[in-house]
Amino acid sequence: MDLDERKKKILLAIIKTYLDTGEPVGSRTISKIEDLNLSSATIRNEMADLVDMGYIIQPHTSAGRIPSDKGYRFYVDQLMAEKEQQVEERERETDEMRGMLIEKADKMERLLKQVARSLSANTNYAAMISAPRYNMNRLKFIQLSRMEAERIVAVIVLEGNMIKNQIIDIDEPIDDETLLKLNMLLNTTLNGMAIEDISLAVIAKMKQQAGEQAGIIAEVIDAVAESIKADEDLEIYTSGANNIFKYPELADNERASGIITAFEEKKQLTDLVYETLSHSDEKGIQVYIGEEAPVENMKDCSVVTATYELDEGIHGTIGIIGPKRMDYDKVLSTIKKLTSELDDMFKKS
Amino acid sequence: MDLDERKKKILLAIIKTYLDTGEPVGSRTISKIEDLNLSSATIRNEMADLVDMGYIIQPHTSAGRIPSDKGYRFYVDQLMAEKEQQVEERERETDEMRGMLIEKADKMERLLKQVARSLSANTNYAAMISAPRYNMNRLKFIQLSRMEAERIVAVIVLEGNMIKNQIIDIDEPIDDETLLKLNMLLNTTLNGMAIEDISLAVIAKMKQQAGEQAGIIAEVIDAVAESIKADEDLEIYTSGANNIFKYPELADNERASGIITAFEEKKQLTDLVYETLSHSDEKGIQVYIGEEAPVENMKDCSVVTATYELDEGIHGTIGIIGPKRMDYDKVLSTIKKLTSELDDMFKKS
DNA sequence: GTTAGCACTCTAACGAGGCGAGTGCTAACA
DNA sequence: TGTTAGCACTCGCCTCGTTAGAGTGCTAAC
Repeated sequence: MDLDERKKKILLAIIKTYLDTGEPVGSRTISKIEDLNLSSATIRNEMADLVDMGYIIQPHTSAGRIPSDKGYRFYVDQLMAEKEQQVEERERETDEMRGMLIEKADKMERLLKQVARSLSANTNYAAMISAPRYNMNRLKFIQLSRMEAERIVAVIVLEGNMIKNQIIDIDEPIDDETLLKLNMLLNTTLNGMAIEDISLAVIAKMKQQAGEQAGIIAEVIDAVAESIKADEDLEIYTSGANNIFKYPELADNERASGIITAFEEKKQLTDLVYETLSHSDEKGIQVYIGEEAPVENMKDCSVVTATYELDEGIHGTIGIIGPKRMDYDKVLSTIKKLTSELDDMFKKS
Repeated sequence: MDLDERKKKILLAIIKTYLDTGEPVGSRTISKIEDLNLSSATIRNEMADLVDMGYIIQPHTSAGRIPSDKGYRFYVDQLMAEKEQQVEERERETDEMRGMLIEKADKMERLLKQVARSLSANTNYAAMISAPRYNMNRLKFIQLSRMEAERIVAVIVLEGNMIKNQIIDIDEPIDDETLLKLNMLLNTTLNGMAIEDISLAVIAKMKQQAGEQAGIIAEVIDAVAESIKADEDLEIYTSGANNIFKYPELADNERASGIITAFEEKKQLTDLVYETLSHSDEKGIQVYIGEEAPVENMKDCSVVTATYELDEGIHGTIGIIGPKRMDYDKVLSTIKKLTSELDDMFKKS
């Protein structure tokens, strides 16, 4: 059997109606609304076919139909294709969404939180955003300073001006000269290096070059190396998790508990971010419907993610989690708008 | 009417039974369990009195009784008094709770997260912990380093080894000598100063002392001053928010949504922390029952908080949020154990 | 002051019945 | 051959009445 033009129209009508009402939609409803004038009986026949083909489901014999994951997938693909076309006109529209314009925030953290909040408030779904991830991270600058006699603070600046600190306790006092030498050694050796390339061999070589006072220097080098290597886990900010309670199909204890846990533990969101980033070259926006989601606790949700670019090779992810019957149209626009706004903002600054 | 000895016993029996079962407790149950052998009829009479006095409530005419907020308050006060006595023996007990011993964590953040997780896992309630707050924060050390020609990174170390970074873009290149001078100026003037005391006057004086190159130096000083002043908002880590779904009286949409929001937004938790810190001199452990909680969304919960001390004047708060019928006994022990463990850990290091 | 006994109250659980939405199928129609 | 009208049927949901059980409040006796 084949998805002819009429079946497509009917399918889309069913899905749209369901998105509106949240209730199973019957044949009569469609027969009335639709521009192709058909009786409910005809619609019923077509619906039966659509059920056979797996696009829709009837919860029980005498209820209307609701979209299956496959149905949603069809709808979303359709929608994305349309968006692709419209993108140029849209871009030039004066947008009413300016309300969500992000005020200038001095700190990245605050900005990200604000974005998440804006996103959840605008869509009524749960939102998340990951701090930008440095793909090929290079070392830009290292500075050791003596804090107290036997305590050094190391400041490590990475490409993208991300800063790490490390306090190093040493066994014996270190004199200014040694400290200076150490600073030079570290900077000449490591600056511009990708973190992945800082191997044991490199570290060993540095220790060797240290010559005298090898003991204390080795101590410091090890501490610095460790600090560089330690990749902190991805910062993720969330907002509007409580929105899930607005959708009865997600608000039962078990599901809600799962989603809340995912939002609190962040572990699963981290997976989601990596998944998205690994696909980011393809398209920009990803839609996961139900089982498609790479996250266990979101099998009953739809997840929409997108990648934003802060700078060459520095990416982050924003995402929306909601019920399968989410307003995909609005979500796609919002998320598209927001990513481009983010991109602009970073490029400007 | 007066709360005589027998009434107290009965009241405590009711509350304990209710904590166990979570269901309204009837007169027969008490008459059987209790050591003071009384018939259910007598118990009923006493219960009627207790209702009049406001310690217990009957949900409807023919159900058992459940404790009121006032009843819980009585119970908790009783319990805290007992604890006070036992504290010495307890302290010496070999504790079975060693399972929750915190593994050595290199980073404060990780430690705090771990504590929160341990707390929620051990109690089956929702847990939170605030990062330590520096009451009278003093400046320990400042270091400016040149990153690029017109870009400086300032590292500011506060008492308690809390570190702040700030990247400063300047208008014209700065030479080594000026940088050195600036470093000395900042350190001699500011080291050991409480942040509250860094007034405009102090800053003005520094600018004046700068002499030549006043322009560039003023720029840097302002940036540093601003960075010092900017008090980041309290970091709060949470864990086990999903535990609330284990308690039907909290798991309905409205309540759950409220609690989840409080946990996600952190704003209300921040209030809670400040409230606790402001009382921290009194006792150590605070119990808020129902309406007593300083947080709107937790009117149906009980909240137990305690203060831990990282160092003189540096405090943080840990807290547990659960249903009113929480196992106060266990929670109090757990939280007491944990704070003292935290105190020890910090004092050691 | 305590207890036994009894009528009363209230909730939760169950099942029957009716309603309404919607289906699937058949037969007729263009 | 595709479309439609008509009709019997299914099924979830709501309401209502009934029942069982737990627990009370009160009275009268000890």
